[in-house]
Amino acid sequence: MQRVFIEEIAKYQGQEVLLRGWLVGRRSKGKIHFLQLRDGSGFIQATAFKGELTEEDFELADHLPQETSLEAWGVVRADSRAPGGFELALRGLKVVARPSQEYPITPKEHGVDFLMDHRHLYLRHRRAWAVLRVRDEIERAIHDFFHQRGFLRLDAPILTPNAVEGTTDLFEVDLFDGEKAYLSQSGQLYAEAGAMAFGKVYTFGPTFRAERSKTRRHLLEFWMVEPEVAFMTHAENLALQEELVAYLAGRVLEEKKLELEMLERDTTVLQTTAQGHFPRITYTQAVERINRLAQEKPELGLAPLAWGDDFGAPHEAALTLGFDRPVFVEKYPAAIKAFYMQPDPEDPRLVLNADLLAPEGVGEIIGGSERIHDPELLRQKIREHNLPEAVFDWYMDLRLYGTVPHAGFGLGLERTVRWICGIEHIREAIPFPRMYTRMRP
RNA sequence: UCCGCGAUAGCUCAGCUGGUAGAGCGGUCGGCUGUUAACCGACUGGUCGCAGGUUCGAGCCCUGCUCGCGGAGCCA
Repeated sequence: MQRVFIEEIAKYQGQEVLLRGWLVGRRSKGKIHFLQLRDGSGFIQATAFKGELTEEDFELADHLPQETSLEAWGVVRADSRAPGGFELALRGLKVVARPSQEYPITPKEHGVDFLMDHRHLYLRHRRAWAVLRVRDEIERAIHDFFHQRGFLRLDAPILTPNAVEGTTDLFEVDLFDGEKAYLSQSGQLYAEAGAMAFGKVYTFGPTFRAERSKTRRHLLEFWMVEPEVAFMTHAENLALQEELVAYLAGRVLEEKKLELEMLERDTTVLQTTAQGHFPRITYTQAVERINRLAQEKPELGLAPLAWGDDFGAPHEAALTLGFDRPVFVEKYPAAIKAFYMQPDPEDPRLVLNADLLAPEGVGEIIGGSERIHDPELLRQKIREHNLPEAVFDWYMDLRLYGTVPHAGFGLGLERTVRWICGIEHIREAIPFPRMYTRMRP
């Protein structure tokens, strides 16, 4: 008898097969037992009819506790009454191991804290299964996207001596003899070095921000993709971002239909996103838009903005509501942005940057910019931002030896997963979230 | 760090004006030949977050602490 995976069960219709997995739950009608099974690749219902398996196995099937690991064999049958359309008509089963205690995650409601305390078990749940399979698809799609376009993946270090953006908090690590290092908050600077060596590169790895955030959008440890391209302009940068995000939405729509269904995701916005054509507005237009909204819809409770103010989270969310796909907000005032961003030649108060805001009130999933390539200008900006020049010696070298215009961006993996899956909280978009209030499991 | 909310059975919660701690779910046993978070019956279940105080009497009132949730700031 062939051992098969639930994922490809449709191919074995009418055949007797062996499944290896776990019992998710069961119901019984007396002379028929319904067993819900999972094997990692999917979920399926097995039916045990009295008389179609031995009396011992029939009794056994009605008394197994949740999360019993087992082998089950029987005939694959299409049946519209079965969740998923196929079921296994059981001929027999063998217990691998019974749980030694009652499984804590029951089919009923649980609170967030309880589920996250049991994250190591909650991973087995249909919901976590669906989200993390979408995450995996997005990760692979990212690699495919960049490799198809001739990018080289360049792994940036995680222990770093420098703060990329002086404003955010860093996790400090003790090295030797009192020396300190920090956990990386961005691979960008290293990606810039890579772009000068390989032309087109991207880094993809964990990133750390020591912020005492307690919102649904923040993690202490998250994954970020950071492409960086030599000779790329601001306009080309936006085009690349649009192409990437449209590709990711399309890939998930195509490859992870079942998972999106399980998550009850309304895919309308993902479909428009997959078409591309993201609207672009400038920072200045965004401020006007927000102030108009604040006036016309006082119920939103938006604080009016002066030109030069940075957006708060509520502003950003309100901005996305008028769009049916992600929207670029470009050309922010230099004063509220990082030191390395290239000034706008048409207005030196601005920089050639953009944030990509996901629709449905989700907000920022990408931040990117053209980088300063002129060594003198860069030196001046480092001084203006009171950054330690010595730490940026090597970064300055990139401008001293054949400097070229270049640009790049960072896409937050978990924020993207959260948006595409349509889930409330970013903590579900990563297997083991690290947050201000959670380190375990 | 600041603002708001919360902590009662394994889980989700109720508990009025201070007067002997409840439900549903889960689990166990039984019933039912198509269940979909099935249904029906029985059984099972408590350090009311911790410490102190007020009171004849505190799950409930007061003080402090701990932990969690949501938001702000910051950002991907």
